[in-house]
Amino acid sequence: MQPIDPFVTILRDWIDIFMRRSMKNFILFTKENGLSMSQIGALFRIHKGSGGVSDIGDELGVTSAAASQMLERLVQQDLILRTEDPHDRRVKQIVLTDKGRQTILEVLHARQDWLVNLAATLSPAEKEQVGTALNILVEKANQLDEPSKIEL
Amino acid sequence: MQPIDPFVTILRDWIDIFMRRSMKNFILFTKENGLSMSQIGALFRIHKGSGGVSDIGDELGVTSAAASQMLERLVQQDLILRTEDPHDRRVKQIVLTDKGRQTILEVLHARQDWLVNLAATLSPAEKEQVGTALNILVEKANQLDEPSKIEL
DNA sequence: CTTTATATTCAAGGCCGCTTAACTAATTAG
DNA sequence: CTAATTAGTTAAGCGGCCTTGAATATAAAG
Repeated sequence: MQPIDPFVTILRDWIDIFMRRSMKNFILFTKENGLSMSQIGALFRIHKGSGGVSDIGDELGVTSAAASQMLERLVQQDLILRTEDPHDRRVKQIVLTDKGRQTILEVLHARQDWLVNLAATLSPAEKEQVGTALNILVEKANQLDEPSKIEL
Repeated sequence: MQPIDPFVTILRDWIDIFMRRSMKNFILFTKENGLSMSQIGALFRIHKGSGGVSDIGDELGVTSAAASQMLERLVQQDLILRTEDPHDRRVKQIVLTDKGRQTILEVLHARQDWLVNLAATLSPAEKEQVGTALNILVEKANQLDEPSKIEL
């Protein structure tokens, strides 16, 4: 219907490239460490402060039973710690273990690695130019409606 | 060890935002359509021209048995067609059905949607500026070593 | 104190994706 | 023609992740 904005096309091209590059490392990493996508997702949610089991389930869009099982698997892999909340003993506090934190760092690091390679191919002037542009994108994206909550 | 390049930081910020935004749509889509990540991955591989069953398995990093089973599920969902190769009747030719092609379009479209929203918040001048910068990134990224083949 | 609501877990069952091993069919090498 | 190789499927089994429904424990409301 509407004509395609060439800007959107470029944006899409960039994302295609990024996805292709980045997914390879990511998938390799998950295989090596025996972690599923869901588990890594859960680790990141926990990393940036979680509530209890149900909260995590809600964020991941699954039932609390499913969340409980997934967390159990993470506990068995020594990636998280599950303890009683002293204020309300019905809820469990979920925190990362050292190993869990380490795992997250490794994921981020794997991702950062190819970005560093990419950065190395840019001149300082280009970095300046591209950096400024990306800042605009980041700002504008942050101003977009928070996609609010996931619909049930 | 090395100081962190602020440019890499910005790059990473942008990717974080992109991932968070984009994954939501994506996951929603897979749930609505009863498709797994792997299946969508397979559809895209097939889309850009595939060889036989084993080739697809190799590209996805799984055994040919696994590939055969996954393709069978796609056939049952009427997303792909599996026919004999007349030149070598041992191999099967895998092609998308109309429904399969439609599915891929929908995935791309869902992704494009939020990019369109993002694009709408930029002024023409900003689009120009950001577009130029992204072009640089795309070019440089393409010049990076093709990550060659996946190690076995 | 009793009822009701909340947080989590357990149990059973289903589908998906993977593996290895065995099997069929077609091609190629000797 | 026969033997070896190649492509694909089938079968059995395992683990992940999900669901629903029931069970348990704690907290809050009456």
